[in-house]
Amino acid sequence: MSFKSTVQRRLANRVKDALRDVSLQLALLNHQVGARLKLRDVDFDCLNLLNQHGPLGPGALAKLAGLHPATMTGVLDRLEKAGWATRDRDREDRRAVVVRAAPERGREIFELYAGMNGSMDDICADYTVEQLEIIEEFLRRTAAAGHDSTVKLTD
Amino acid sequence: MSFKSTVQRRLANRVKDALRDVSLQLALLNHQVGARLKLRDVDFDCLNLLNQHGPLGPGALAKLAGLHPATMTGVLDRLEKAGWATRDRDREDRRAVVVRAAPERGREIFELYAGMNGSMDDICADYTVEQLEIIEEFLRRTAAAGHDSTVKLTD
DNA sequence: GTCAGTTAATATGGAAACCATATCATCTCC
DNA sequence: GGAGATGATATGGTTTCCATATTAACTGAC
Repeated sequence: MSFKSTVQRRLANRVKDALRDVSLQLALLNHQVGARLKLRDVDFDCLNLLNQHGPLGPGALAKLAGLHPATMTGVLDRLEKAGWATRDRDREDRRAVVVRAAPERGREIFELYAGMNGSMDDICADYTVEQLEIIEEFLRRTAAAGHDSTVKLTD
Repeated sequence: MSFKSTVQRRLANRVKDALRDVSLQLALLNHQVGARLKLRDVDFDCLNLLNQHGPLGPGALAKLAGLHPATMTGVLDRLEKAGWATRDRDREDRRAVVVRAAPERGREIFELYAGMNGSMDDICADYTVEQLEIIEEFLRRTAAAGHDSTVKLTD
C-alpha cells in the first residue's frame, strides 16, 4: 500500500471510520425493518440474500450466510410459513430444492426503506456525475474487499 | 429531490445498489469475525456498539440495539463471562451499571479485520485527497441518513 | 420529610431458535 | 451394480429470547 502523503493516510483512516459507521447504522436500520416485518435478524438476512442473489438451494444459502444447514432448514421453515419465500423441487436433482423470495412481498420491504431511499436520492443529487462515478466505484471495490475478506476467514 | 439529469438519476440508483452490496458484504464479514470469536451475532453487534459509543448503561445499549432489556441482560452476561465486557457500578445512580468493552481484547478483533483494513488502505491509495474528501463526506451523510431512518422507524 | 410513582437492572419460566448428529433419498463415479 | 458422497430434513438437547415480575433506588409533589 503506497500512500502519497500523510494527509492521504489520515483521510484513508477517516474514510474507514466513516465506513464502519455506515455499516453499523445500516445494520441497525435493517434490524428495525426486520422487526417491523416480524422477522428475526437471521431470517431477514437470508431473505435479503435471496433478493440479492436470486434463487438458491438451502445448502448454498447456508454457506453464503455462514449458517449450519439445520439452522437454514429452520430459517426457511419460518420464511415459508410467513409467506416470504417458497421452496420448489429442483428440476435436475431430486434431492435438492430451490428457494425463491416471494416477489409480491418485495413492496412491503421497499416501503419500509422509503425514508432511507429518499434520503439517499437527496444526498446523491448534491454530487456531480463525475463524483457519483467515483463514489460508485469506491463502493463496488469496498464490497468486493469485504467479500474477499469473508472468503479468507472461512478458508 | 432535484436531479439535474437522467444520467445523474441512473447513477444515483447504481450508487444505492452498490451501497446495498457493501452493507450485505460487511454484514457477512462481521458474522464470520464474530463466529471466529465464538460470539453470537447479537453479542458481537452489542460489543461493536460499545466500541463505537463508549461506556453505556444496559438500558441505553438495549435501546440503541433495538433489543428488549431482558435480552440485553443475557447478552451482557455472555459478554462478561467471556471477558469481552465489564459491568461497573454507576457512581451517581446506585440502580444503574455502566458497561465497558474490555480494551485489552480489542486487538483480537483488530487482527481479524486486518485483511479488510489492508484492502481498504490499498483502495484509498488509488484516490486523490479531493476524492477521498468527497467519499468521506458521502459516507458520513449516508450514516446520518441511516441513523435518521432508524429513528423514524422506532417512533 | 414522606410517600407515590417511576426507573434500572435482573430473575423467572415458557416458548422459540440453534445445531450436532442421524436419517433418507438421490446422485456420481469407478 | 454398488460404494461413497451429497442435499435436505428430523430429532432432541442446549441455548437464547422476552413478557412479566421483582427489587432497589431515584424523583418530585405535597
